[in-house]
Formats: sequence, C-alpha cells, structure tokens
Amino acid sequence: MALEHAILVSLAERSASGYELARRFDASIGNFWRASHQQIYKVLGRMEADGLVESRLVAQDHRPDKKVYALTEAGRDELRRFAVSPTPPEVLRSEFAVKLRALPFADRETTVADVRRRRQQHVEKLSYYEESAARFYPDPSAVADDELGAWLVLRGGLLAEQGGITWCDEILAALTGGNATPAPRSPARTGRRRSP
Amino acid sequence: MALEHAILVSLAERSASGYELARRFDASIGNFWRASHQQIYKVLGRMEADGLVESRLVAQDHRPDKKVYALTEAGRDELRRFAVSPTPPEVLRSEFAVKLRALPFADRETTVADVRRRRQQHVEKLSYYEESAARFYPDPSAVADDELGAWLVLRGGLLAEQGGITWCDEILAALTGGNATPAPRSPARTGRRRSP
DNA sequence: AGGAGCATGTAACTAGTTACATGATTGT
DNA sequence: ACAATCATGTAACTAGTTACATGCTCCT
Repeated sequence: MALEHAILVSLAERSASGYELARRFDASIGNFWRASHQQIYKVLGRMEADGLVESRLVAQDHRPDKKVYALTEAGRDELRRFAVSPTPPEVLRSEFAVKLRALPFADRETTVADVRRRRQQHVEKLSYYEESAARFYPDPSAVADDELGAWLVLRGGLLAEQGGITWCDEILAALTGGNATPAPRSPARTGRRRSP
Repeated sequence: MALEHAILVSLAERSASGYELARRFDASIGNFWRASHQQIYKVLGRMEADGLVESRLVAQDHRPDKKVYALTEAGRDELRRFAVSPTPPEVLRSEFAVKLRALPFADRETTVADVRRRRQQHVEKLSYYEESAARFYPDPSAVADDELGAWLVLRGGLLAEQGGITWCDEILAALTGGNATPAPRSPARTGRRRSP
C-alpha cells in the first residue's frame, strides 16, 4: 500500500502533523499521489500502532494543539526496504479512455468541447510545473543531490502533461478534420490526420 | 464508478459472459482499465439488479454453461449519459514517483537497475501497441468511424509508453552521468524533440 | 497423471470516498 | 455575521484485492 510509503517519504523530508501532511498531499506530493485528510489520519493511526511513526503533542498559541509525527527507526528501515524493492509495472487506469471507446454514444460537439476542456487542464498543469521548475531549479544542470528525486518527479509530471496535450491534439484533429485548435505548445502531428 | 462504464462499453461492442469480459479486461480494454474476474462478476450482478444489463443462460457442448450478458435499453441510456458527461480531471497516481522521492534511502546501482527494468517494460508495451496498430490499422489516415475510439485509445497508449521511456532515460542520465543507455527509441533530451 | 482453459462464484480483507461532527481564531 | 484556516477525527459506504472453492474438458 503506497500511501503508507508516500507518508514515510514525506515525514522523512520533514516531520509533520496529519493536517500538514494533508496539505502536502494537496500540493507537492499530491501531484502524483492524492490522499484526503480522513485517509491520512486513518493510516497514520495504523502506522503508529505498527511502530513506523511516533507522535508527540505540540501545544500552540491561538491554535488547536497538534500531533506531530516523526519517523521511528523501524519507519526508516521500512523506507529503505521500499526504496530498493523492485517497482511493479504500473497499470494505467483512464476513465477518459473508456469514454473514447464510448464515442459512438456521444455527439461530436460535446466530445470536442470536453476534449478541449481537458486539453486546457493539461496546459494549466504544465504551466504550473514549468513555473515550479523555473523557481526551484533555475539551473537544471546543477540540481543538488538531495533534490534529485523531486526534480525527476517534476520532470515526469511535465512529460506526462505534454503527452496529454499531444494526445488531445490528435483526438481533436481526428474529430474535427485537422483544422481545429492552433495548438501552440505541442505540434501534435504524427502524420495521421483525417481530412475530408 | 468507471468499471461499470467500461463493462457497458464492452458489452455495447459485443455481448459476452463474465468470463469473456474478464479476458477482454486482460487484453484490449485491459490496457487502460484492469479488472479481475471476481470484481467483474460482482459488478455484473449489481448491474443486472439495476436493470442495466440482462443475462440469458447459454448451454454449450463439452463446456460449462455460460451466462451471456447484453445491454438493456436502460444500459444504453446510461452509456449515452456517460458518453456526454464532462470528464473530471484525472489524478495520476504513481508509486514509481513516490520511490523516486525515496532516492536517498536507496543505493544507486539498485535504482539504476530498477529503472532500466522499467524502461524495458515500457519498450515491450510500446512494441505491442505498435504491432497492434500496424495489424489493425495499417492505414491510419483511413480509420473507420466505428473504430475511431479504439484507434485513439491505442494512440494514447503509444504516447504514454513513449513518454515513460523518455522519463526513464532522463532518470538514467541523471543517475549515471549522462552516458548510460544508448536509448535507440527516444532521444530523451529535455522533453521537446521533433524528429523528421 | 497433470496442467491449461472454460466457467462461475463466495468470503475476508484493504484502500479509498463521502458525509458528518466539533471548536477555536483570524480576516472581511 | 460569515467564511476561511487550523486541527482532529468517526461512521457509513463503495471499490478493489487476495484467497479459496468447484467441476468439466482437452491436450501432452
């Protein structure tokens, strides 16, 4: 179960309360692994029972107390074990692909509008990644060793969004006959177009 | 819940028993939506109770009877509703990305070997998609209307695998100093490439 | 004799989602 | 006065996984 490992990784970078973890899962880590606060609290409870993390209560001024979780030695061990375990091939699970297969049941205009919306989402996410990259890693040839993982993940996100845009452009070309969106970011042509 | 819709799509293409559906989910549809036979039987049961599908028992020679499921009119309605519903943005969930973040807890050789294995898996899947494309759609400029969805999904799979290979190459370059794998299939530079 | 394929499921469990619940502080 | 942020959870449910169970036929 990978949420456990995502939490271990996050806590290894910096100890945090459940709430703080939940916010990380809305942002940085959340770009490749989502989790709700409810789920995080649940898993943290189990992880503490299993001895992977330990908590201490921290009182705060003008704010509720918080329970700050930190890795235990067992947690660090588990993280090491995980880090060197072989990665099982990931199965992609795309509701969008299911919908493409349902094309004959939709009308073209609705589908085209939906794909354009989806493309726009990819473009926005891509800009967000590009801004992050420019801000945090202005010189990609000199990424520090302890930032390498985060940098590579960011690169993966970037590549995925670019791929998503290319896919949308191909779909739009196929659905509209090839003269649809100008597609400024990615040329999107692989040679096949269905022109009338 | 998208398994339901994947089943509707599959049954719309051709009526089938649970067993046959399970095999489709091991192959074609399974490339973008996995499901075990247990899960399929369970969901089929519910869908029949909900009136989306109906079954009839078919006796066979030298083989167990089978229950062949077909869409009902309500099922077709639901499929139409689904086909025109807006696609929620998909969250990618990558255990591999979590592992990249855990890089400081692994040793480099193990990671490099793991990434190479992963790259190889992408290459194999890509060849498989390319073979499928060559076999079923020898002329991409003339894909029939009723095949368009399947073709576009195949294109998406292809793009995803190519992206995965590019990502692996970047990771290997970062981990080994840039002179690692020859990377015949994808040049792997910083993402934007355009070959003739 | 043994394994693969055909065919259907149940039971127990884990993971994740949605809805609900509480209560203080800070900003508009 | 109302919403947002901080902070922690419980309860009910849905989706998916893993293990188990049965029995027939065809091939080697």
